Amino acid sequence: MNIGQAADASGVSAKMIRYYEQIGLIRPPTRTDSNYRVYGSDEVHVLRFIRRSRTLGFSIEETGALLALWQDKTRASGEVRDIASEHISALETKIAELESMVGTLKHLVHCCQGDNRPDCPILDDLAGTHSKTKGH
Amino acid sequence: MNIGQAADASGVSAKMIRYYEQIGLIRPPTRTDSNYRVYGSDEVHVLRFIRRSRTLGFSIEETGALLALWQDKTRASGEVRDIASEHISALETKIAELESMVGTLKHLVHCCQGDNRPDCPILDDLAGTHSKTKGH
DNA sequence: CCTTGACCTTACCATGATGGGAAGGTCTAT
DNA sequence: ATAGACCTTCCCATCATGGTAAGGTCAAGG
Repeated sequence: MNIGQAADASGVSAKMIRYYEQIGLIRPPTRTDSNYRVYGSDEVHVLRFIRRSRTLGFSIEETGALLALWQDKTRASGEVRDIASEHISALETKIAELESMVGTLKHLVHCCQGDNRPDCPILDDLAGTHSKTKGH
Repeated sequence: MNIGQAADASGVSAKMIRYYEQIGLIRPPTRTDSNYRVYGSDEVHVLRFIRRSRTLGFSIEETGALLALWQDKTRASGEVRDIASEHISALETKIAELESMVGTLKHLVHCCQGDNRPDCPILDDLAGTHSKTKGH
C-alpha cells in the first residue's frame, strides 16, 4: 500500500504521515526499490489510533505516550487513565476560560444598543475607560 | 518613554510591541536620534486596548478592526456589536467541541479500572477495536 | 575618561500542527 | 511512447509569541 492509500484508509493526510514519521511518532516504513513508502494494515491501524487521539484533542506528545502504552503489552491501564484525566482537567480549564470570555462579551453586547451612536460599551470596556482614570 | 517602559505600562511585551508595529497593527512611533522608539500615553492606551482585546480571545485581525472602530469617531456601534457577536458564536462552537471531547473522555475514564490489567477501554476506543472490524 | 550594566536595535530561529507548492522521479493504462 | 496520477524531498506559510545573538546607547560611578 502506498502512502496515498494509507492516507485514505486511515484518514490521516499523506503530508501528516510523513510528518509523523519525521518527528518519530511512527516508525519509518519499508520502501520499494523506487523509494516509495510501503504500508500494511498494522501501520494503518496505528495511523487511525493517532487520528482518533488527535480528534480527542490530545497533543502529538500525549498521543505518542498513549501509542507507546497501546503497543506495550505490559502496560498499566492506570497510566492511560492518568493521561486522560489530566487531559480532561486541561480541557475543563480551557472551557472555563472560554466561558468567562463569552460571559464578558455577552454582557457587553447586551449593553450595546447597536445603533449609530458613537457610544459603545464594548469599546469602552476594551479601552478600560470605565475602570481606569483616562488621564495619563 | 522607551519601549521597555511602554511594555511595563501596557502589559504588552516589548517583543510584541515591535511585532504589532511590524504587521501594521500599530503605527511606527517616533524615534530618538539614537533610533530608540519613543512612546507616549496615547500609545500606551492603544496597547492596553490591544491587550484587553487579545485577552478576550479576539484575533489580531479582529483586534485591528475593533481598534479602527475605536479610533473612528464616526463609527457605528452596531459594527462593533457584530464583531463581538460573531466572536461569541465562534467561542461557543469551540466550547461545544471541547465539551464533547470531555464527555467522551470522562466516559472512557469511568469505564477504566485503572489497575494493572492490560485491558484498557480508553486505548481500545482510540484503536477503534469495538466499533470496527479489526481485519482489513 | 572609562567601565559596567541595563537598556535598546535588528535579524534570525523556534514553537505546534498543518497546508501548499515546486522540481523531479515512477508507475499504470492506453 | 506518452499522459496523468502518484510518489519523493525540500522549502515556505500560517498564528502569536518567545528566545537568542551581535551590536549600539545611555546613565551612574570610579
